[in-house]
Amino acid sequence: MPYPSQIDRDTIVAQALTLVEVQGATTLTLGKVAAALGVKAPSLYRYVDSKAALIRAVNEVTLAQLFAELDTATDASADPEAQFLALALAYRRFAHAHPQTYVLAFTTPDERPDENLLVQMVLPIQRIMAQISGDGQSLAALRGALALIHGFVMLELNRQLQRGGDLDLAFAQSVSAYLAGWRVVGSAESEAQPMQMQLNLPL
Amino acid sequence: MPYPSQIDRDTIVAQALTLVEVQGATTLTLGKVAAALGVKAPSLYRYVDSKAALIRAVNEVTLAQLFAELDTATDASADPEAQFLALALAYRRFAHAHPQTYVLAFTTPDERPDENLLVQMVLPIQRIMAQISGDGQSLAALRGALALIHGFVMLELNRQLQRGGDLDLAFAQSVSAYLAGWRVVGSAESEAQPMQMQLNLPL
DNA sequence: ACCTGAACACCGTTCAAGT
DNA sequence: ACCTGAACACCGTTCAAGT
Repeated sequence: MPYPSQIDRDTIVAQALTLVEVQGATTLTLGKVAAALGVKAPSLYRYVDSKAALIRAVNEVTLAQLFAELDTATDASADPEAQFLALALAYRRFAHAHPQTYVLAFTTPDERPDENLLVQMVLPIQRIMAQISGDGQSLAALRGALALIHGFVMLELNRQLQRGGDLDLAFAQSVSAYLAGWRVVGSAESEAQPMQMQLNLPL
Repeated sequence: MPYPSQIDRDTIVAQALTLVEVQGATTLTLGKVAAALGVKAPSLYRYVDSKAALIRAVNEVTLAQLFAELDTATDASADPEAQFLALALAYRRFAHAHPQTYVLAFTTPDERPDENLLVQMVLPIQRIMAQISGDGQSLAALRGALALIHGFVMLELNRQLQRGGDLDLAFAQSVSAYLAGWRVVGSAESEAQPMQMQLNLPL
């Protein structure tokens, strides 16, 4: 009667993530995940509530990986603007390395990870931005910065930037131009604004 | 024997677009489209090759509507930077008004409209950008600008900008900062660069 | 000429039955 | 305790059959 457990939740999630990365998210099937683990589809329901919950778990892993790489990317530089550019480059590198899971994590609104997870991931990024734009503008400036970075890689991954040209250069130039624009706007204000860090939510 | 045609391709596409906007793209079904037109699912195959082709047609309509609104948005202003900001605001307004079809049009890489269609839509936008960044930088500056705008609305529509604050202001400030950054960079160069407009592809 | 019923392969999901 | 076969509802798609 003892039936040794052949699978566990983490293995299922990892296998699903691999399948998404290799074959794409649209063709992901519980049958494929199960087969890759030597089991049948209904067996997965002991460990995951639904396909949607499985995808949500995959997205949590993806975002944890992304933000882990962002954290290490800023170590090399001291100047906040150089730090943010390094972060942007690492962000784009991650998206290029994991195009399927990246897009999946940011385009399935209902299967997004828990917000509390996101909170702490974005904190260090906003601290860097605060040094560029001033504390008072740091949230707005951060939102635009992530919009620029996210939007750029999304356009790339959806093959909407098809006209040759140096995309690496365009990306770096655009991020630099954006930061320069906030630096000008924020410099006068950063003296007057008192320190106020109420960073409760991710974005 | 004569069987009067009850449906046509344009009606099918329009009905599909309406259903996507009202019920979301994930729940779109050929059965629903057919039922809304008083017909059965197999009948649609006389007018569309597949569900994928139907979605592609929907996306073409969405993009045509979007760019039509962008064109009229720039008429009010004369200053290129004011024109571009007006364009950005109109872009975001469209995305808010048509969240489902907007996201669908930009996240289904395989069912994207024909590239030739996109070519002519982006031309007027790049002309405005060229007046800000200079001709030599206009493509890179345009890419970053659309990345910023597209990324911002995508984050909004996927509910990833949840921490209150004035999103209207953050958007306008971010776009203005971005344009200011390119203006500084581009101003020295715009004198030296000769006019060279080889705008063959959309982005 | 145009539409439909029936059928097929394939999903996610449930549950009684196996071990 | 853990897995599976069978079943259900629901897809997209095809095609012979209806009108």
